[in-house]
Amino acid sequence: MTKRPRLILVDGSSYLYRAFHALPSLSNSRGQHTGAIYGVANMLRRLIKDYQPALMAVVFDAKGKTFRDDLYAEYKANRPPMPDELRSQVALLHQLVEAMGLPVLVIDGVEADDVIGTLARQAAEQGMDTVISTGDKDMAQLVNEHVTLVNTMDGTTLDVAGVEEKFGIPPSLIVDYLALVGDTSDNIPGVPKVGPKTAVKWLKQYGSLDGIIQHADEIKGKVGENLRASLDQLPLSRQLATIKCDVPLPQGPQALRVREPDRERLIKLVGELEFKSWLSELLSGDGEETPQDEADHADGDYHLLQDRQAFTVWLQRLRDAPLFAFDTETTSLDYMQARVVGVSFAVEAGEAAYVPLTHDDPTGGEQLDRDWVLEQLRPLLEDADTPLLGQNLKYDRNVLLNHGIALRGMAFDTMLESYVLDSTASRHDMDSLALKYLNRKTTSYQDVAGKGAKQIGFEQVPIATAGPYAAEDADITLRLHQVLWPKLEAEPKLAALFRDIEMPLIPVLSDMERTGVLVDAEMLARQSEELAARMAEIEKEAFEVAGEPFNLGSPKQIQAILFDKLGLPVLKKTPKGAPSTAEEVLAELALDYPLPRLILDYRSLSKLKSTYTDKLPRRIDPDTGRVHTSYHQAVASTGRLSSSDPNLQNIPVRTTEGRRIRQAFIAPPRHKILAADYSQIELRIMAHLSGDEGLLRAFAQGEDIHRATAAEVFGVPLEAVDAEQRRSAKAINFGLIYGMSAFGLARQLGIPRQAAQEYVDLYFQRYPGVKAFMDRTRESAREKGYVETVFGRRLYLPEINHRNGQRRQYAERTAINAPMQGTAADIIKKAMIETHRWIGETALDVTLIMQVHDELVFEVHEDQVEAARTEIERCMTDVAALKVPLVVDTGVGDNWDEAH
DNA sequence: CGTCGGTCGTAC
DNA sequence: GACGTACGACCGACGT
Repeated sequence: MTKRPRLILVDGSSYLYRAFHALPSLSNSRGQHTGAIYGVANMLRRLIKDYQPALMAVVFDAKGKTFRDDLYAEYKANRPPMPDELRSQVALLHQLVEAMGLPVLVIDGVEADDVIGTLARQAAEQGMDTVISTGDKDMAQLVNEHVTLVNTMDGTTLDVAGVEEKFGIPPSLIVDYLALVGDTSDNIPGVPKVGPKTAVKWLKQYGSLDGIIQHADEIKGKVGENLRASLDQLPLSRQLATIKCDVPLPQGPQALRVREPDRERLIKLVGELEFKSWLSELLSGDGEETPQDEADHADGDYHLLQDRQAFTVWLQRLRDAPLFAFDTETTSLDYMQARVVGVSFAVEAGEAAYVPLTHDDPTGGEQLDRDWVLEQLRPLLEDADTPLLGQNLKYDRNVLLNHGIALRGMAFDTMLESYVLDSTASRHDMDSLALKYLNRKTTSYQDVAGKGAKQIGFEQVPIATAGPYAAEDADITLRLHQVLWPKLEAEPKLAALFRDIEMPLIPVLSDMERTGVLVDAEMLARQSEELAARMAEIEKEAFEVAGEPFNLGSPKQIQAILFDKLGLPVLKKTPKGAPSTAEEVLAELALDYPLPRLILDYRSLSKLKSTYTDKLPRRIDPDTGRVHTSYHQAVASTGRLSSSDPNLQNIPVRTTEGRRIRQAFIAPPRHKILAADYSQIELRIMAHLSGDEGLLRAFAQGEDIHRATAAEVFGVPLEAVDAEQRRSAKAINFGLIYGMSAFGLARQLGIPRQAAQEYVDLYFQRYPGVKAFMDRTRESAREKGYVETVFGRRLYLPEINHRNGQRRQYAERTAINAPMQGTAADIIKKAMIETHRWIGETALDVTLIMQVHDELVFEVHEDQVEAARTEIERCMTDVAALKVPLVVDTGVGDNWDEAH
């Protein structure tokens, strides 16, 4: 895979205007406007970081007339003269760009567009690729196999396919398109009433502008008349819109070499402009890297392995390497369906290889036999002592298991490295990590495979495209690891969490996902029908009460009926100010009016039907007859897992109705479902963390904790606590875990705020250790900027000192909640690893099939239930030694509901 | 015909 | 506004 040299051409003028309008008010202390300079300079710095180009030029329009003014007196007549605030910045910007070591091109009598067009053409002739950085979509006409556009302001790129996707026509027709549509800022007239859609329609129909002109008589209506009236000026419009690619230039692309920055001059200029962060970077010397020749490392050295010899050489390199990055490309994102299409590796940063295996690409050359390659790799992949590195290895493990290969030496997963380092980062996918830690914009999966309806399987991606993409994935994974692992090692507790919990959890989750859970589709189908019938009844009744039909599933229409038409009181508003129709509001209204009750009943049935009884059966895998969820290990900021596709962590349990769904989660023949959940785990952790004596004692004595709390708060003996008091105490306990306020408790219990405040005060009086713990936690969060779990998992709280009270209080609640929720997550993860290890050793027929935050669900042979129960409880209670005992409740049944 | 924000509801 | 963490359904506005 040889890389063509690359030239970067920057449309300085287009960015100049954009930056000026985006940052009009920025100026330094001497009153010099600097916004446009700032914007353009930042854009250039990003470009250099992203591409590390050897050849680059920043092109600006020159003053004075151009050939287009001679062609057409009205050209750009609509454009106001350059504002003084901008004019004053131009010369300074040119100096700054020069000092950065970038060639500046300003050619008299030639617009920047034409300079860029000409250079791009020359570069292509000399075998180079060109990237044009511009904010101007007219440039799309220049795109071809060797020329792409990038808008560095928003990071979007346009290649030939991109132009066709965006405009609906190939680059060669862009000029015709512009002539038809016109351009008000350049004062190119266009055809009145013809916009993008009409232009594209005509171009598709007649092939070109000339074709349209020839068939102008056929077009009906007002637009047809407009077209015929414009016939005379269309060729001129076309000429104005055409970027010239043959203007005389003093130098060719080869002369546009990026130089070392003139540090001294740069520091002086940046200092005068008062760009403080850039200046401090310059002075500390660890700023942007100096541009380098591409051959050095810019994009890396990526190989395609398409014959046995080349593959064997790499195989040996993998054997010899202390660690290698590994990645699979597959036919599907659904791990149960996916088959391997190719594999890639990286041994050292900047060098990687892709082995295409099953691409549908007749022109892509030979491909090695998939099974042969996998057999060659098997000894490495299945060897527990050959350390492996990847990004989201659970997926690779799942897919390889489809081919009978069980990944063993999974040592580092960059996704989990990132998650353990900072769980609050919004995403831990490779593209985000590359941008964050390597300052690198990578080719995304969407870039090669498209998205939405146009998405294709990776086997349809041409090998020539797939190769660089897949090799880059392995390369980036390795580079990310080289950045992330030292950061982790520097924090021993985080490194231990990563090594002892997160990495070992991967095969556990992978096994659970692939095992799946048996779901009784017929039972759910019967429930669906029943629900539908009951919903229809309720609907009929609701229409009668309302006096008209309406959509019971639309909060907006419910608002209209309840509050506008029937005039019911508005008890609460949504954050956007509309009257709320939330459950609690309707429940309140239902006491006085009939319709809210009907809506509530309808809603709960509709929720059950659409989310569960209708959707779950469709998730049954035809091959296994079971439902396979995905567990996400790097999503929840507290350390919890999440589940999706389908989400098995929110299957109803609260109501009788909802529990019927759980009855459809069944055990296979001769087996039972065993559910084991930690009793009050978060409150136990609160007792442990706070060390509060009262709380510790209550748990040590095995008391019903809500009852014990009620006895304390209401000052009655344990035996005298009534149901109402226990309910209140339970609400207090939950509220504490969530960092609730007195207001929240009042709302929850439906009591006055003062009464709730009294409860809270009393609670803290009775459990002073809890109060101290909460104060301590908030204080520590303020000082350190993060909180942590018993096992050292960290959660950053950047807003803990925020000026905005609401934001700060939100962070404070998270600070209280996260150590408890997070410690519980750590504990159950350890329990999962432990039970999975035990299952691997035991002769008993037991399988771990689900995790729901504080509960593990197993399938157990019916004859071995008691033996399994004992061991499972032991595994779960022994994983942590807190100041209070961990208690596990287990239940057994033919289905998940019975097992509770 | 997709995307996306708003609202609601399920779990722990 | 006021209780933490998730996923996802539906609606309806919006853009293609």
